[in-house]
Amino acid sequence: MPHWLLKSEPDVFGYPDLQRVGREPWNGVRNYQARNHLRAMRVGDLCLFYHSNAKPTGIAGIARVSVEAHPDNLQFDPASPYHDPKSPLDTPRWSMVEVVPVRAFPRVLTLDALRGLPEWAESPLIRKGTRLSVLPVTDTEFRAALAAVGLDADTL
DNA sequence: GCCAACGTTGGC
DNA sequence: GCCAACGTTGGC
Repeated sequence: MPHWLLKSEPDVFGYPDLQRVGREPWNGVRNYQARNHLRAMRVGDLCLFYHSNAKPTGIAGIARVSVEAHPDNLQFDPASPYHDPKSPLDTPRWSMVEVVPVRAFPRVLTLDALRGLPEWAESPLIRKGTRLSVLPVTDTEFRAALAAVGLDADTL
């Protein structure tokens, strides 16, 4: 099963917010590569929930895809900052999925700690300048991240 | 708040 | 199709 990493700014919407609301439309993604990842997601796929622009930055929990890609509602909303007037009505440009919370990490697995995991050495997340907000995570990376905070991927 | 890295836009 | 200008992301 593929895994993913979703970035979010906790000041806007953090993992505790996902736990509070129970499910969340992952809309507002306006980058083609990230959108293509959203479209590749399947129901049940597990996602690492990453806090960016935070203190500390890092993985705060696990989410699961509950609804697969469908048109992002905000692209047609003129009042939204994510409005895209160029998106064709019949072939919407932007997609969103829905995610639900699975498990909070017992502590945030910081970016620094991730850099220290050999399994994560090749991840784009570690590479300087990668701004992708939705990115694939290998099974090895996923398991290593969970193990680093004492969670077992097989008992979620 | 700074700024490097990167994606997008638009003139030509 | 090139590429400079611009806007955004995100770590620090």
